[in-house]
Amino acid sequence: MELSDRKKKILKVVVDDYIEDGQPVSSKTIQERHLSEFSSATIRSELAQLEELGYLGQPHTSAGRVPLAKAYKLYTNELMPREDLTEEEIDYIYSKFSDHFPESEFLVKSAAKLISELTDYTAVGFLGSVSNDVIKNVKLVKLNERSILLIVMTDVNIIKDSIIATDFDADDNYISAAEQILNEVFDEKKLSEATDLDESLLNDRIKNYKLLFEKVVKLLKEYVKSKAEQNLVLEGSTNIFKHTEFNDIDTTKNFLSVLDSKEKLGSILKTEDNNLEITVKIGREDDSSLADDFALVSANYKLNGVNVGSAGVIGPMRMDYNRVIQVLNSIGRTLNEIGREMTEKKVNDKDERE
Amino acid sequence: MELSDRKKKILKVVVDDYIEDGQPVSSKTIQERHLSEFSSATIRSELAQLEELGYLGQPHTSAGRVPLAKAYKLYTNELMPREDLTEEEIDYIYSKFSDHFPESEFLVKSAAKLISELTDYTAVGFLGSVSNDVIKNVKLVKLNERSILLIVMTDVNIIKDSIIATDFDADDNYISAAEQILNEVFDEKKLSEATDLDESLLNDRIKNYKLLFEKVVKLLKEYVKSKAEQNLVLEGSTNIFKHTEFNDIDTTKNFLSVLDSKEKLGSILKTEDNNLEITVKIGREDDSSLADDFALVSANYKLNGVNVGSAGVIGPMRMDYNRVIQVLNSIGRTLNEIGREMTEKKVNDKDERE
DNA sequence: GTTAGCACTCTTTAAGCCAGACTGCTAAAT
DNA sequence: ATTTAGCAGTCTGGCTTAAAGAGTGCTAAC
Repeated sequence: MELSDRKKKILKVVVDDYIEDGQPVSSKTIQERHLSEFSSATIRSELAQLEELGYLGQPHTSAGRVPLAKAYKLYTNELMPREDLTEEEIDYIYSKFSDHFPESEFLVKSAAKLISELTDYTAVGFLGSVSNDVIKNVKLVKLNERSILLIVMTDVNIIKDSIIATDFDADDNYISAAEQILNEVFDEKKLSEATDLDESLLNDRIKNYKLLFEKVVKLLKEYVKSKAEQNLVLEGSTNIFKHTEFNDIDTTKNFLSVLDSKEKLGSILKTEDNNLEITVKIGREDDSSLADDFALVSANYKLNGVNVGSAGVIGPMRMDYNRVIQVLNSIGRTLNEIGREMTEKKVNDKDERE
Repeated sequence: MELSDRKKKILKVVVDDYIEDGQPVSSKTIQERHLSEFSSATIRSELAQLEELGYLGQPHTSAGRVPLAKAYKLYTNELMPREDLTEEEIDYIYSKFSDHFPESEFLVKSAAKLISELTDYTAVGFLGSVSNDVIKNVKLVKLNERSILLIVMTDVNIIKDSIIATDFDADDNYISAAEQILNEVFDEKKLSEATDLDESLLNDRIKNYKLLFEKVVKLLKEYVKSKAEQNLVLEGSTNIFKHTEFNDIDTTKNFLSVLDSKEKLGSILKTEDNNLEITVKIGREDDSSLADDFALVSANYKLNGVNVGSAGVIGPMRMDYNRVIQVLNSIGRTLNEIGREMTEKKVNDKDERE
């Protein structure tokens, strides 16, 4: 059943007002501040109906009304105002991403950081699995007599933290030969395929580099594993104290325990529909194991057209959805723009060469 | 004035007891649980004297005694029990550091993580300035047509996150020539010297690589700057809720605001005596701007004999100093041991070659 | 359909009271 | 000269009661 326009208007006022100062809103406030064309009694009867319909609740009989999850959902879907960010803010977002080599991890972390900074809420970033990354290039760099740095470029990442310890002093010939072989074997393979490679499949030439090969596979496995384990970033956990709901110690502990149980948080983010640009989860919703009073607003972000992860805000159900959604959107738009710029550049280069 | 043995004994009991359950301790508890050889009245008069001397305080007239900063100081200096970590815990610490290429940043971060894990407190890591790092080797790795990865090994770090964007496709000759020149110019220079290099000093050969050279200097500057800005790591901020003092929302906010003001925290850690192995700062002490009810216990850590940073615990004044200090010590010992192992290895290798 | 008026409910704050926990002091005991 | 038992005095914390305030729901009139 569609709500009447007046009901929607009243509902919007309630949510707006409640988001602003966190107090149950009374029929009188609504009338005085926003809808002087009706008496408080009229509004009261409308409120009673909205409560009946499951949009509003009352902390106790003689208190004002408080929006319930159902109200927030309608609010975010159609009632909410859409105020864009300022030019400066958009430029600021741009400056954080431009000029940086595109890597999924950097992207997700920076997005989370930016979100927490621009919204004053706690931000979460979720890094998608790297096991589908496609290997484009492998490099070996000799660091010293016993260490070789392994660099693996994939379509969306550069692995550059893996160091191979050797027990002999590899010379330049060895390194470049090994590098070439690794490229032959791994080129265009997904990381998951690379780590599953059976050495028996290797040809004779590779056999000479068996030990090195095994070490590389081991390092890649560790890389995939470590990224799968540390796939969540939290930014601005202490921001919560900027919001009055966290004056209550129990709510706070509750919230922080959600943040702490990374598995849980991960599963909430992971189950998101990959096609949806922005997901809003409010309260204990269907399957999601999000605790009762909290909400999660997140967006999927892409690199080269591939979903690399998501980032968003986790906070009290009463949050500034408008602001949060605008920030998430702006970041998404910025990334698209930068992606487009880069592709254009490549095309231009190609033209020049021809 | 030196305290009598009995006073010390009583003081130790008070601190032990208070650390354990956070309640003011009464003369009766002391007598019943620890010192049945004296009556509670005797203990009461001793307590009164200890209060007079500034070791103890009373929340209110009819409450038990609570240790003050002065008591904690004496306690950590001489009264405290010294119970070592278990074998397993020491092995666990070892496993976190062995097998990893020694880098100061990794070291400080891992130390902080370990500390928070093993103590259940919030850990801070402070990364010393990298500007005194001595450049040992510079590598250039071509990533694609427009990007070169810059790798700089110093005595205690490997810079491997800097990417040079070029506007032409550098070929292998260019790269290796540039690499050689960069090594010639930068070898054995400190980072601070390298970033201050005046290009007019460069000889003709280098002039051809002027642009690249400038980009490298710029990247190194950014590196030094970014490490100076992000020189603090926090681990386990949510651990605070494992401790009862943080059931009070004001204490909690207060504490978190200290954590948030990174400059402040940094200055507290920075001013530490570099020769001191372990520093204990309790309450508002002399110069330090640490807030009233908190304490900071930290240790300096070294790599190749050079101080690279410090890590420790920040928490309520009432904390398990014994545990914390043992953990910091064990980490320090482990790092020494690993350092020694590596030096020995190198010596062995040399022997073999000779 | 809207509104004014009023009874009713629930919260919040303050005050008062009592039991419980300790201390500090005094006078006696060792 | 210490040490101790005993007791008066002080402060907290929990409970109860009272009163004021904020809002609602309902009813009867517009």
